[in-house]
Amino acid sequence: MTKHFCISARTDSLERWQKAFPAGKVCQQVLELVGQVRPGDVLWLQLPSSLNENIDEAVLAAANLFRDCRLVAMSKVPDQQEALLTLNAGAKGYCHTLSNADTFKQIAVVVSHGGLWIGQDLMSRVVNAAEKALSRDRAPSSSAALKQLTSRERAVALEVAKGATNKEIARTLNITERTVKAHLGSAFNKLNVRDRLQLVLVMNTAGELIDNAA
Amino acid sequence: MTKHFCISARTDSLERWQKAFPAGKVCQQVLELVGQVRPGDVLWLQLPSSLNENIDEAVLAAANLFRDCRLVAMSKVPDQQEALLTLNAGAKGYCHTLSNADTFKQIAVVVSHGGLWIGQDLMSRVVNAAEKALSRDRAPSSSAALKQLTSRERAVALEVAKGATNKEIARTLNITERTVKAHLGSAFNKLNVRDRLQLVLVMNTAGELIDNAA
DNA sequence: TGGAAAATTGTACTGATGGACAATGCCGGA
DNA sequence: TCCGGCATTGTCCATCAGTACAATTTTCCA
Repeated sequence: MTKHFCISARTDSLERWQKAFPAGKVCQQVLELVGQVRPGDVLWLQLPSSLNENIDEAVLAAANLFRDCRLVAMSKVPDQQEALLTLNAGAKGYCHTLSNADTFKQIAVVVSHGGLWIGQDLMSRVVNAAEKALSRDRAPSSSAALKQLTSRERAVALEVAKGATNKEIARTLNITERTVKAHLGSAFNKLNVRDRLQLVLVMNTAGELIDNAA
Repeated sequence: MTKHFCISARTDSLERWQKAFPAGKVCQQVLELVGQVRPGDVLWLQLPSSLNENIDEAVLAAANLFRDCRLVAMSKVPDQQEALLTLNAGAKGYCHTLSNADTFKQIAVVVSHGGLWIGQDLMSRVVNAAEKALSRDRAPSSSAALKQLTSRERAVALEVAKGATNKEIARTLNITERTVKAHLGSAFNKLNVRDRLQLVLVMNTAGELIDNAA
Protein backbone atom coordinates (compact mmCIF):
# COMPACT_ATOMS: atom_id res chain seq x y z
CA MET A 1 0.00 0.00 0.00
CA THR A 2 1.27 3.40 -0.95
CA LYS A 3 2.41 5.67 1.83
CA HIS A 4 2.38 9.44 1.61
CA PHE A 5 4.93 11.79 3.09
CA CYS A 6 4.86 15.52 3.11
CA ILE A 7 7.96 17.67 3.41
CA SER A 8 7.21 21.19 4.44
CA ALA A 9 9.29 23.75 6.24
CA ARG A 10 6.08 25.06 7.74
CA THR A 11 3.12 22.92 8.66
CA ASP A 12 0.34 25.42 8.12
CA SER A 13 -1.86 25.19 5.03
CA LEU A 14 -1.69 21.40 5.00
CA GLU A 15 -5.18 20.65 6.27
CA ARG A 16 -6.49 19.53 2.93
CA TRP A 17 -3.52 17.34 2.25
CA GLN A 18 -3.95 15.71 5.63
CA LYS A 19 -7.61 15.15 4.92
CA ALA A 20 -6.71 13.38 1.70
CA PHE A 21 -4.06 11.25 3.43
CA PRO A 22 -4.99 10.87 7.11
CA ALA A 23 -2.26 8.31 7.55
CA GLY A 24 0.23 10.53 5.81
CA LYS A 25 3.27 11.82 7.61
CA VAL A 26 4.45 15.40 7.70
CA CYS A 27 8.00 16.40 8.40
CA GLN A 28 10.16 19.44 7.96
CA GLN A 29 13.27 18.11 6.35
CA VAL A 30 13.98 15.56 3.68
CA LEU A 31 16.59 13.83 5.77
CA GLU A 32 14.01 12.89 8.40
CA LEU A 33 12.56 10.45 5.89
CA VAL A 34 15.66 8.39 5.39
CA GLY A 35 14.85 4.78 6.23
CA GLN A 36 11.11 5.34 6.24
CA VAL A 37 10.29 5.68 2.60
CA ARG A 38 9.92 2.70 0.30
CA PRO A 39 9.82 2.42 -3.48
CA GLY A 40 6.45 3.40 -4.80
CA ASP A 41 5.65 5.79 -1.95
CA VAL A 42 4.64 9.36 -2.79
CA LEU A 43 6.54 12.38 -1.55
CA TRP A 44 4.83 15.75 -1.47
CA LEU A 45 7.23 18.63 -1.36
CA GLN A 46 6.00 22.03 -0.31
CA LEU A 47 7.99 24.54 -2.32
CA PRO A 48 9.28 27.75 -0.75
CA SER A 49 6.86 30.62 -1.17
CA SER A 50 9.00 32.74 -3.39
CA LEU A 51 10.51 31.71 -6.64
CA ASN A 52 14.20 31.48 -6.17
CA GLU A 53 17.09 29.64 -7.62
CA ASN A 54 17.17 26.96 -4.95
CA ILE A 55 13.90 25.35 -5.89
CA ASP A 56 15.25 22.81 -8.26
CA GLU A 57 18.04 22.00 -5.82
CA ALA A 58 15.44 21.13 -3.20
CA VAL A 59 13.54 18.99 -5.64
CA LEU A 60 16.71 17.40 -6.96
CA ALA A 61 17.82 16.55 -3.44
CA ALA A 62 14.54 14.83 -2.71
CA ALA A 63 14.43 13.13 -6.12
CA ASN A 64 17.93 11.77 -5.71
CA LEU A 65 17.47 10.58 -2.14
CA PHE A 66 14.33 8.63 -2.99
CA ARG A 67 14.75 7.55 -6.57
CA ASP A 68 12.00 4.97 -6.63
CA CYS A 69 9.40 7.23 -5.13
CA ARG A 70 7.09 9.67 -6.83
CA LEU A 71 7.64 13.29 -6.13
CA VAL A 72 4.87 15.86 -6.29
CA ALA A 73 5.55 19.54 -5.78
CA MET A 74 3.02 21.76 -4.06
CA SER A 75 3.09 25.51 -4.38
CA LYS A 76 1.21 28.26 -2.60
CA VAL A 77 1.83 30.56 -5.54
CA PRO A 78 1.75 28.32 -8.60
CA ASP A 79 3.94 29.64 -11.33
CA GLN A 80 4.73 28.32 -14.77
CA GLN A 81 8.46 28.67 -14.53
CA GLU A 82 8.51 27.10 -11.10
CA ALA A 83 6.45 24.24 -12.45
CA LEU A 84 8.85 23.59 -15.27
CA LEU A 85 11.85 23.81 -12.98
CA THR A 86 10.42 21.23 -10.64
CA LEU A 87 9.30 18.89 -13.42
CA ASN A 88 12.72 19.15 -14.99
CA ALA A 89 14.29 18.34 -11.67
CA GLY A 90 12.29 15.12 -11.37
CA ALA A 91 8.86 15.91 -9.93
CA LYS A 92 5.97 14.00 -11.43
CA GLY A 93 3.26 16.37 -10.31
CA TYR A 94 2.78 20.00 -9.61
CA CYS A 95 -0.26 21.45 -7.86
CA HIS A 96 -1.56 24.10 -5.53
CA THR A 97 -0.95 23.57 -1.83
CA LEU A 98 -4.63 24.29 -1.24
CA SER A 99 -6.01 21.79 -3.73
CA ASN A 100 -9.01 19.93 -2.38
CA ALA A 101 -8.65 16.44 -0.96
CA ASP A 102 -10.14 14.73 -4.00
CA THR A 103 -7.64 16.42 -6.26
CA PHE A 104 -4.80 15.25 -4.04
CA LYS A 105 -6.12 11.72 -4.26
CA GLN A 106 -6.34 11.87 -8.02
CA ILE A 107 -2.82 13.18 -8.28
CA ALA A 108 -1.67 10.32 -6.09
CA VAL A 109 -3.31 7.78 -8.37
CA VAL A 110 -1.85 9.36 -11.48
CA VAL A 111 1.73 9.55 -10.27
CA SER A 112 1.55 6.10 -8.69
CA HIS A 113 0.78 4.75 -12.11
CA GLY A 114 3.64 6.47 -13.87
CA GLY A 115 1.73 9.46 -15.15
CA LEU A 116 2.27 13.18 -14.98
CA TRP A 117 -0.11 15.53 -13.22
CA ILE A 118 -0.14 19.25 -13.76
CA GLY A 119 -2.97 21.71 -14.18
CA GLN A 120 -4.87 21.63 -17.46
CA ASP A 121 -3.90 25.15 -18.35
CA LEU A 122 -0.26 24.53 -17.67
CA MET A 123 -0.46 21.26 -19.55
CA SER A 124 -1.62 23.03 -22.69
CA ARG A 125 1.08 25.62 -22.44
CA VAL A 126 3.85 23.11 -21.80
CA VAL A 127 2.90 20.91 -24.72
CA ASN A 128 2.43 23.88 -26.99
CA ALA A 129 5.74 25.44 -26.00
CA ALA A 130 7.49 22.12 -26.42
CA GLU A 131 6.06 21.64 -29.86
CA LYS A 132 7.14 25.10 -30.90
CA ALA A 133 10.59 24.64 -29.42
CA LEU A 134 11.16 21.30 -31.04
CA SER A 135 10.03 22.54 -34.40
CA ARG A 136 12.11 25.65 -33.90
CA ASP A 137 15.14 23.45 -33.27
CA ARG A 138 14.77 22.50 -36.87
CA ALA A 139 14.73 26.16 -37.64
CA PRO A 140 16.38 28.25 -38.91
CA SER A 141 16.56 25.81 -41.74
CA SER A 142 12.81 25.67 -42.06
CA SER A 143 11.92 29.26 -41.34
CA ALA A 144 9.71 31.26 -43.67
CA ALA A 145 12.58 33.56 -44.44
CA LEU A 146 14.77 30.83 -45.89
CA LYS A 147 12.03 29.69 -48.19
CA GLN A 148 12.53 32.80 -50.27
CA LEU A 149 16.19 32.09 -50.97
CA THR A 150 17.79 29.94 -53.63
CA SER A 151 19.48 26.79 -52.40
CA ARG A 152 22.93 28.33 -52.55
CA GLU A 153 21.84 31.50 -50.80
CA ARG A 154 20.28 29.33 -48.14
CA ALA A 155 23.44 27.32 -47.66
CA VAL A 156 25.44 30.50 -47.16
CA ALA A 157 22.84 31.95 -44.83
CA LEU A 158 22.88 28.83 -42.68
CA GLU A 159 26.64 29.14 -42.27
CA VAL A 160 26.22 32.75 -41.23
CA ALA A 161 23.62 31.64 -38.71
CA LYS A 162 26.33 29.51 -37.12
CA GLY A 163 28.46 32.62 -36.66
CA ALA A 164 30.89 32.03 -39.51
CA THR A 165 32.85 34.75 -41.33
CA ASN A 166 32.78 35.11 -45.11
CA LYS A 167 36.25 33.57 -45.36
CA GLU A 168 35.19 30.57 -43.32
CA ILE A 169 32.05 30.11 -45.38
CA ALA A 170 34.09 30.27 -48.59
CA ARG A 171 36.33 27.51 -47.32
CA THR A 172 33.41 25.41 -46.09
CA LEU A 173 31.42 25.61 -49.31
CA ASN A 174 34.47 25.55 -51.59
CA ILE A 175 33.71 28.85 -53.31
CA THR A 176 35.41 32.24 -53.26
CA GLU A 177 34.74 34.88 -50.69
CA ARG A 178 33.36 37.04 -53.48
CA THR A 179 30.74 34.42 -54.26
CA VAL A 180 29.79 34.27 -50.60
CA LYS A 181 29.31 38.03 -50.60
CA ALA A 182 27.22 37.85 -53.73
CA HIS A 183 24.85 35.29 -52.23
CA LEU A 184 24.62 37.24 -48.99
CA GLY A 185 23.93 40.46 -50.81
CA SER A 186 21.14 38.82 -52.69
CA ALA A 187 19.71 37.37 -49.49
CA PHE A 188 19.84 40.78 -47.78
CA ASN A 189 17.91 42.24 -50.67
CA LYS A 190 15.25 39.55 -50.68
CA LEU A 191 14.70 39.62 -46.93
CA ASN A 192 15.02 43.36 -46.65
CA VAL A 193 17.83 43.39 -44.12
CA ARG A 194 21.02 45.39 -44.14
CA ASP A 195 23.60 43.01 -42.69
CA ARG A 196 24.33 39.48 -41.54
CA LEU A 197 23.20 40.15 -37.99
CA GLN A 198 19.75 41.20 -39.09
CA LEU A 199 19.69 38.25 -41.49
CA VAL A 200 20.22 35.84 -38.61
CA LEU A 201 17.62 37.57 -36.46
CA VAL A 202 15.08 37.18 -39.24
CA MET A 203 15.98 33.55 -39.79
CA ASN A 204 15.55 32.78 -36.13
CA THR A 205 12.09 34.24 -36.07
CA ALA A 206 10.30 31.01 -36.81
CA GLY A 207 7.31 31.20 -39.03
CA GLU A 208 7.39 34.92 -39.32
CA LEU A 209 8.99 37.39 -41.62
CA ILE A 210 9.80 40.82 -40.31
CA ASP A 211 8.99 43.69 -42.63
CA ASN A 212 11.85 46.10 -42.08
CA ALA A 213 10.65 48.49 -44.69
CA ALA A 214 8.21 50.00 -42.22
CA MET B 1 -17.38 1.95 -14.52
CA THR B 2 -15.04 3.15 -17.22
CA LYS B 3 -15.54 1.72 -20.67
CA HIS B 4 -12.81 1.46 -23.26
CA PHE B 5 -13.19 1.97 -26.99
CA CYS B 6 -10.58 1.52 -29.63
CA ILE B 7 -10.73 3.25 -32.99
CA SER B 8 -8.52 1.64 -35.54
CA ALA B 9 -8.73 1.55 -39.32
CA ARG B 10 -7.14 -1.87 -39.15
CA THR B 11 -7.77 -4.38 -36.43
CA ASP B 12 -4.47 -6.20 -36.46
CA SER B 13 -1.89 -5.54 -33.73
CA LEU B 14 -4.55 -4.97 -31.09
CA GLU B 15 -4.17 -8.26 -29.22
CA ARG B 16 -2.47 -6.69 -26.22
CA TRP B 17 -4.98 -3.92 -25.98
CA GLN B 18 -7.80 -6.43 -26.04
CA LYS B 19 -6.07 -8.44 -23.36
CA ALA B 20 -5.94 -5.34 -21.17
CA PHE B 21 -9.59 -4.51 -21.82
CA PRO B 22 -11.47 -7.73 -22.63
CA ALA B 23 -14.76 -5.86 -22.50
CA GLY B 24 -13.38 -3.14 -24.68
CA LYS B 25 -14.91 -2.39 -28.06
CA VAL B 26 -13.05 -2.01 -31.30
CA CYS B 27 -14.41 -0.14 -34.27
CA GLN B 28 -13.06 1.36 -37.43
CA GLN B 29 -14.52 4.83 -37.49
CA VAL B 30 -15.14 7.46 -34.88
CA LEU B 31 -18.72 7.97 -35.96
CA GLU B 32 -19.61 4.39 -35.02
CA LEU B 33 -19.24 5.41 -31.39
CA VAL B 34 -21.82 8.14 -31.39
CA GLY B 35 -24.40 7.38 -28.74
CA GLN B 36 -22.30 4.68 -27.11
CA VAL B 37 -19.64 6.66 -25.32
CA ARG B 38 -20.24 8.32 -21.99
CA PRO B 39 -18.30 10.98 -20.11
CA GLY B 40 -15.32 9.46 -18.38
CA ASP B 41 -14.86 6.64 -20.90
CA VAL B 42 -11.47 6.17 -22.53
CA LEU B 43 -10.95 6.30 -26.29
CA TRP B 44 -7.88 4.71 -27.78
CA LEU B 45 -7.07 6.02 -31.20
CA GLN B 46 -4.73 4.09 -33.43
CA LEU B 47 -2.79 6.63 -35.43
CA PRO B 48 -2.04 6.10 -39.13
CA SER B 49 1.29 4.39 -39.69
CA SER B 50 3.02 7.26 -41.36
CA LEU B 51 3.42 10.72 -39.99
CA ASN B 52 1.32 13.03 -42.04
CA GLU B 53 -0.50 16.25 -41.62
CA ASN B 54 -3.88 14.66 -41.00
CA ILE B 55 -2.99 13.20 -37.64
CA ASP B 56 -4.07 16.09 -35.52
CA GLU B 57 -7.26 16.38 -37.54
CA ALA B 58 -8.12 12.79 -36.66
CA VAL B 59 -7.36 13.42 -33.02
CA LEU B 60 -9.21 16.72 -33.03
CA ALA B 61 -12.26 15.11 -34.58
CA ALA B 62 -12.34 12.46 -31.87
CA ALA B 63 -11.58 14.96 -29.12
CA ASN B 64 -14.37 17.26 -30.25
CA LEU B 65 -16.95 14.53 -30.69
CA PHE B 66 -16.38 13.14 -27.21
CA ARG B 67 -15.32 16.09 -25.10
CA ASP B 68 -15.80 14.46 -21.73
CA CYS B 69 -13.86 11.36 -22.62
CA ARG B 70 -10.15 10.72 -22.34
CA LEU B 71 -8.30 10.23 -25.54
CA VAL B 72 -5.15 8.16 -25.80
CA ALA B 73 -3.20 7.89 -29.03
CA MET B 74 -1.45 4.68 -29.99
CA SER B 75 1.28 4.59 -32.57
CA LYS B 76 3.07 1.74 -34.30
CA VAL B 77 5.99 4.02 -35.01
CA PRO B 78 6.18 6.35 -32.02
CA ASP B 79 7.63 9.68 -32.94
CA GLN B 80 8.26 12.79 -30.93
CA GLN B 81 6.66 15.21 -33.29
CA GLU B 82 3.65 12.98 -33.74
CA ALA B 83 3.36 12.77 -29.96
CA LEU B 84 3.36 16.52 -29.57
CA LEU B 85 0.86 16.98 -32.36
CA THR B 86 -1.56 14.57 -30.77
CA LEU B 87 -1.13 16.00 -27.28
CA ASN B 88 -1.66 19.47 -28.65
CA ALA B 89 -4.79 18.29 -30.39
CA GLY B 90 -6.27 17.00 -27.14
CA ALA B 91 -4.94 13.51 -26.44
CA LYS B 92 -4.07 12.74 -22.83
CA GLY B 93 -1.83 9.82 -23.53
CA TYR B 94 0.51 8.60 -26.18
CA CYS B 95 1.95 5.10 -26.32
CA HIS B 96 3.09 2.28 -28.51
CA THR B 97 0.38 0.14 -30.09
CA LEU B 98 2.26 -2.92 -28.85
CA SER B 99 2.56 -1.85 -25.22
CA ASN B 100 1.93 -4.71 -22.84
CA ALA B 101 -1.44 -5.12 -21.15
CA ASP B 102 -0.23 -3.81 -17.78
CA THR B 103 1.02 -0.66 -19.37
CA PHE B 104 -2.34 -0.13 -21.06
CA LYS B 105 -4.05 -0.53 -17.71
CA GLN B 106 -1.74 1.96 -16.05
CA ILE B 107 -2.34 4.47 -18.80
CA ALA B 108 -6.07 4.00 -18.34
CA VAL B 109 -5.81 4.74 -14.63
CA VAL B 110 -3.66 7.81 -15.22
CA VAL B 111 -5.87 9.44 -17.85
CA SER B 112 -9.04 8.52 -15.97
CA HIS B 113 -7.73 10.56 -13.10
CA GLY B 114 -6.90 13.62 -15.13
CA GLY B 115 -3.23 12.91 -15.66
CA LEU B 116 -0.97 12.77 -18.67
CA TRP B 117 0.77 9.63 -19.82
CA ILE B 118 3.68 9.61 -22.21
CA GLY B 119 6.91 7.67 -22.21
CA GLN B 120 9.56 8.69 -19.69
CA ASP B 121 12.04 9.63 -22.33
CA LEU B 122 9.57 11.75 -24.20
CA MET B 123 8.42 13.28 -20.94
CA SER B 124 11.91 14.52 -20.17
CA ARG B 125 12.34 15.97 -23.62
CA VAL B 126 8.98 17.70 -23.64
CA VAL B 127 9.47 19.32 -20.25
CA ASN B 128 13.01 20.31 -21.09
CA ALA B 129 12.05 21.77 -24.44
CA ALA B 130 9.16 23.63 -22.87
CA GLU B 131 11.37 25.11 -20.21
CA LYS B 132 13.89 26.23 -22.79
CA ALA B 133 11.20 27.69 -25.01
CA LEU B 134 9.50 29.56 -22.21
CA SER B 135 12.73 30.94 -20.86
CA ARG B 136 13.87 31.76 -24.38
CA ASP B 137 10.74 33.83 -24.79
CA ARG B 138 12.18 35.96 -22.05
CA ALA B 139 15.61 35.75 -23.58
CA PRO B 140 17.86 37.31 -24.51
CA SER B 141 17.37 39.64 -21.57
CA SER B 142 17.41 36.88 -18.99
CA SER B 143 19.87 34.47 -20.49
CA ALA B 144 22.72 33.02 -18.51
CA ALA B 145 25.19 34.80 -20.74
CA LEU B 146 23.91 38.25 -19.83
CA LYS B 147 24.24 37.52 -16.15
CA GLN B 148 27.99 37.70 -16.47
CA LEU B 149 28.01 41.22 -17.87
CA THR B 150 27.92 44.56 -16.07
CA SER B 151 24.75 46.55 -16.46
CA ARG B 152 26.22 48.80 -19.11
CA GLU B 153 27.67 45.93 -21.07
CA ARG B 154 24.29 44.27 -20.92
CA ALA B 155 22.52 47.37 -22.20
CA VAL B 156 24.86 47.54 -25.17
CA ALA B 157 24.54 43.83 -25.82
CA LEU B 158 20.74 44.08 -25.84
CA GLU B 159 20.93 46.79 -28.47
CA VAL B 160 23.19 44.61 -30.57
CA ALA B 161 20.68 41.79 -30.20
CA LYS B 162 18.15 44.05 -31.85
CA GLY B 163 20.43 44.37 -34.86
CA ALA B 164 21.77 47.87 -34.14
CA THR B 165 25.10 49.23 -35.36
CA ASN B 166 27.66 50.74 -33.01
CA LYS B 167 26.72 54.23 -34.19
CA GLU B 168 23.05 53.61 -33.53
CA ILE B 169 23.78 52.20 -30.08
CA ALA B 170 25.91 55.24 -29.25
CA ARG B 171 23.03 57.52 -30.16
CA THR B 172 20.49 55.42 -28.29
CA LEU B 173 22.51 55.20 -25.06
CA ASN B 174 23.91 58.73 -25.34
CA ILE B 175 27.57 57.63 -25.27
CA THR B 176 30.31 57.67 -27.88
CA GLU B 177 30.89 54.94 -30.38
CA ARG B 178 34.20 54.29 -28.69
CA THR B 179 32.46 53.54 -25.43
CA VAL B 180 30.12 51.16 -27.20
CA LYS B 181 33.13 49.33 -28.62
CA ALA B 182 34.74 49.18 -25.20
CA HIS B 183 31.70 47.58 -23.64
CA LEU B 184 31.32 45.16 -26.54
CA GLY B 185 34.97 44.21 -26.36
CA SER B 186 34.63 43.44 -22.71
CA ALA B 187 31.52 41.37 -23.34
CA PHE B 188 33.27 39.43 -26.11
CA ASN B 189 36.05 38.62 -23.71
CA LYS B 190 33.78 37.51 -20.89
CA LEU B 191 31.59 35.33 -23.11
CA ASN B 192 34.44 34.05 -25.20
CA VAL B 193 33.10 35.15 -28.55
CA ARG B 194 34.83 36.95 -31.35
CA ASP B 195 32.17 39.29 -32.74
CA ARG B 196 28.69 40.69 -32.33
CA LEU B 197 27.08 37.90 -34.33
CA GLN B 198 28.43 35.24 -32.02
CA LEU B 199 27.49 37.38 -29.05
CA VAL B 200 23.87 37.42 -30.15
CA LEU B 201 23.87 33.68 -30.82
CA VAL B 202 25.13 33.05 -27.30
CA MET B 203 22.59 35.40 -25.79
CA ASN B 204 19.80 33.60 -27.58
CA THR B 205 20.89 30.27 -26.22
CA ALA B 206 18.83 30.30 -23.07
CA GLY B 207 20.28 28.73 -19.99
CA GLU B 208 23.42 27.60 -21.67
CA LEU B 209 26.75 29.13 -22.31
CA ILE B 210 28.71 28.02 -25.33
CA ASP B 211 32.35 27.30 -24.71
CA ASN B 212 34.05 28.55 -27.86
CA ALA B 213 37.49 27.87 -26.51
CA ALA B 214 37.24 24.26 -27.61
C1' DT C 1 17.58 25.59 -79.57
C1' DG C 2 17.28 29.63 -77.09
C1' DG C 3 16.50 32.27 -73.12
C1' DA C 4 16.25 33.16 -68.29
C1' DA C 5 17.74 32.34 -63.79
C1' DA C 6 21.25 30.93 -60.92
C1' DA C 7 26.03 30.33 -59.75
C1' DT C 8 30.39 31.91 -59.87
C1' DT C 9 34.03 35.27 -60.10
C1' DG C 10 36.88 39.63 -60.90
C1' DT C 11 38.63 44.52 -59.29
C1' DA C 12 37.83 48.40 -56.57
C1' DC C 13 35.96 51.11 -53.04
C1' DT C 14 33.73 52.86 -48.63
C1' DG C 15 32.26 52.25 -44.13
C1' DA C 16 31.98 49.36 -40.03
C1' DT C 17 34.08 46.50 -36.73
C1' DG C 18 37.27 45.18 -33.38
C1' DG C 19 41.64 45.59 -31.10
C1' DA C 20 45.86 48.08 -29.27
C1' DC C 21 47.56 51.33 -26.20
C1' DA C 22 46.43 54.81 -23.36
C1' DA C 23 44.04 58.01 -20.11
C1' DT C 24 40.68 60.21 -16.44
C1' DG C 25 36.96 60.17 -13.12
C1' DC C 26 33.52 58.04 -10.07
C1' DC C 27 32.02 54.93 -6.59
C1' DG C 28 32.12 51.66 -3.04
C1' DG C 29 34.42 48.79 0.17
C1' DA C 30 38.37 47.52 3.14
C1' DT D 1 42.54 57.06 2.78
C1' DC D 2 43.53 53.91 -0.71
C1' DC D 3 42.56 50.59 -4.14
C1' DG D 4 40.00 48.04 -7.48
C1' DG D 5 36.29 47.81 -10.65
C1' DC D 6 33.52 50.18 -13.74
C1' DA D 7 32.35 53.78 -17.11
C1' DT D 8 33.89 56.74 -20.38
C1' DT D 9 36.83 58.52 -23.98
C1' DG D 10 40.88 59.46 -27.25
C1' DT D 11 43.90 58.21 -31.59
C1' DC D 12 45.36 54.85 -34.71
C1' DC D 13 45.31 50.74 -37.49
C1' DA D 14 44.23 46.21 -39.69
C1' DT D 15 40.64 43.47 -41.20
C1' DC D 16 36.03 42.51 -42.42
C1' DA D 17 31.63 43.44 -44.47
C1' DG D 18 28.95 45.12 -47.97
C1' DT D 19 28.24 47.43 -52.40
C1' DA D 20 29.18 48.86 -57.26
C1' DC D 21 29.95 47.60 -61.82
C1' DA D 22 30.94 44.01 -64.58
C1' DA D 23 31.54 39.40 -66.75
C1' DT D 24 31.29 34.17 -67.93
C1' DT D 25 29.41 29.61 -67.28
C1' DT D 26 25.95 26.27 -66.08
C1' DT D 27 21.44 24.50 -65.71
C1' DC D 28 16.80 23.95 -66.73
C1' DC D 29 12.62 24.57 -69.16
C1' DA D 30 9.56 26.08 -72.94
